[in-house]
Amino acid sequence: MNLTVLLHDTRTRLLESAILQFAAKGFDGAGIREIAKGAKANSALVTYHFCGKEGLYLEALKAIFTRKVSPVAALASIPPAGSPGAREAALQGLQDYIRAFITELMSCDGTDPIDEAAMVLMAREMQAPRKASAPLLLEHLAPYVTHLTACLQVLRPDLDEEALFNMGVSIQGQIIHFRNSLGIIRLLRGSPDYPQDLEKLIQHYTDFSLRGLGVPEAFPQPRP
Amino acid sequence: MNLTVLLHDTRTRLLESAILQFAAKGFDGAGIREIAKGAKANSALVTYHFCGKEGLYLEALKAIFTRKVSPVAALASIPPAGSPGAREAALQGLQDYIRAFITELMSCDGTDPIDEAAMVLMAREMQAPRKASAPLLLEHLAPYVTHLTACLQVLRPDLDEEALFNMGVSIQGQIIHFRNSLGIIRLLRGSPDYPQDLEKLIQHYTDFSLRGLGVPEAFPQPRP
DNA sequence: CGAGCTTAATCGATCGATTGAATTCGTCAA
DNA sequence: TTGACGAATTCAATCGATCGATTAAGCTCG
Repeated sequence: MNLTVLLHDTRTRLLESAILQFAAKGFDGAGIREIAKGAKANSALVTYHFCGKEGLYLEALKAIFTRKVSPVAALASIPPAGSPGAREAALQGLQDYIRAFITELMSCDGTDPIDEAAMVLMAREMQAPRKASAPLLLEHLAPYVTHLTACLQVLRPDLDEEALFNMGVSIQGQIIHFRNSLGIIRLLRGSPDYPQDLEKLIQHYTDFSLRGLGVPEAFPQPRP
Repeated sequence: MNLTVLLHDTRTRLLESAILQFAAKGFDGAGIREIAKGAKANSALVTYHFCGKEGLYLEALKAIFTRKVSPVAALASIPPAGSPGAREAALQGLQDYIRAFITELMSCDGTDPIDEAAMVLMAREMQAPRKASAPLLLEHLAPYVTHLTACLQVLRPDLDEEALFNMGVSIQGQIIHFRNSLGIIRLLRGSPDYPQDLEKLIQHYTDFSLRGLGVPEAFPQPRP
C-alpha cells in the first residue's frame, strides 16, 4: 500500500491532476499519460473510470463548478419588489454579491494550486465552451443571473428588461474580466503582485457598479 | 496557375487558414495538415515560410493585431489637463474610445469569418497568452491604456494612480468581457441574435462607464 | 541556367484507446 | 480467525492513427 496516496482514491487523484493539466495546457495539449503520471496512476484508468479523455474533462469541469460556483449562488434571497425595506435589502444584496464573487474568484492566492487551475479552466470554458459542456455551464451560471437580476430589478424598476440585462452583464463583466485577464493586467500595471489590497479592490468594484447602475447613494457630491 | 488562388499568395492563404483553424481548435488542436488543406497548399510550406507551427502562430497573431487593434489606437489625442476645454475634450475622447472599441470588436457580423476568428484568437491570447506572444500583446495594447488613462486623468484629477488604473480596467473589462463571452451571454439571454441594436449597446456602455467613473453629467436626476 | 517555391513521400515521436493478465478488495462459508 | 471466491481495480504492453518536421525531387519564373 502506497503511503503518499492514501489521502485520496485513484479517481479523485486523476481528477485533480486533470484539472491541473487541462488548465496548464488545454484539452488537446494535455495528454492522459501525463495526467496519469501526475496522479501516480496508470493511463488506462482514464478510460476505466471516465470512459476516456473527454469524460475525464467533463467530470473535472463538474467538480470545479460544484466546488467554486455553487457556494456563491447560495446567497440570501431578497424581499420582493415593493415590500418595505426591499430597496435597502437589494442594495445590500448587490454589495454582498459583488463581495462574494470577487472573494471566491480571488480565493486562490497560491495556497492551493488546484484552485488556481480551476479558475483558469473555468474562465477558458466560459469564453470558449466545448460543445459537450455548454449545458453544464448554463446550469451552474443560471442562479447567479437570477439573483443579480432580482437585485437590479428592485434598484432600477424604471428600466426595461433588456436594459437590466445589460446592467447585469456590465457588473459581472468587469469582475470576470479582471479575474480572467489578471495576467495581462499585471503586465500592463508592471507589478506582479497586484492587487495587494483585496478590500480596496472590492470597494472599487462595488462603487463603480452602484454608480454605473445609477444608484444615487453611491454618487459623489456634484461639483459646484 | 490556379485561378481560385490568384487573389492571395500562398503565404497569405496559409496565414488566413491558420487564423481560422487556430481560433476553432486552439494551438494544439489545429494541425498543420488541415491548415495547409484550408489554404490549398502543402503542409511542408509551414516550415518553409514560417519556420514551423509556432512561427506560423506568431505571424498569425501579428497579422491580427496590426489589422484589428492598431487602427483603434489611432484616436485623436486629448489636450493636456488644465488647458481650456480639456474636460470637454476628455469626455468626448472617452466616448469616442468606447464607441470605437465596441465597433471594432463587433465588426464581424458573419460577413467575414476571418474577422470573427481573429477575435476569438485575440481573446484567447489575452486570457492565456503563450509565452512567446506576451511581448507582442503588450506592444499592441499599450497605446490603448495610454489613451484611456489620459482621458480618465482629466476627468477625475482627484483620484490617485491606482484608482485611475482600476477605473480603466473596469471600463475596458465590461466591453472585452461582453465580446469574449458573447456565446454564453446569448445562451443566458436565450436569443442567438443579441444584440440587435448596436447603437443601444454603445449607449449603455458609455453611460455605465461615465457614471461608474463618477462623471456628474451622466448621472440621472436624483430621486425626490 | 539558377534561385525561389512547391510537391509527394517518409521520418520518429506521441497520441488516445484497448487488451488481457495481475492485483486488491469485500464477503461469506468453514 | 481463516481461507477462498467473485467483483472491482490496477497494471504493463501494444494497437492504429496522427502529429510536426524533414528530405529530395520537381516546378516556375526572371
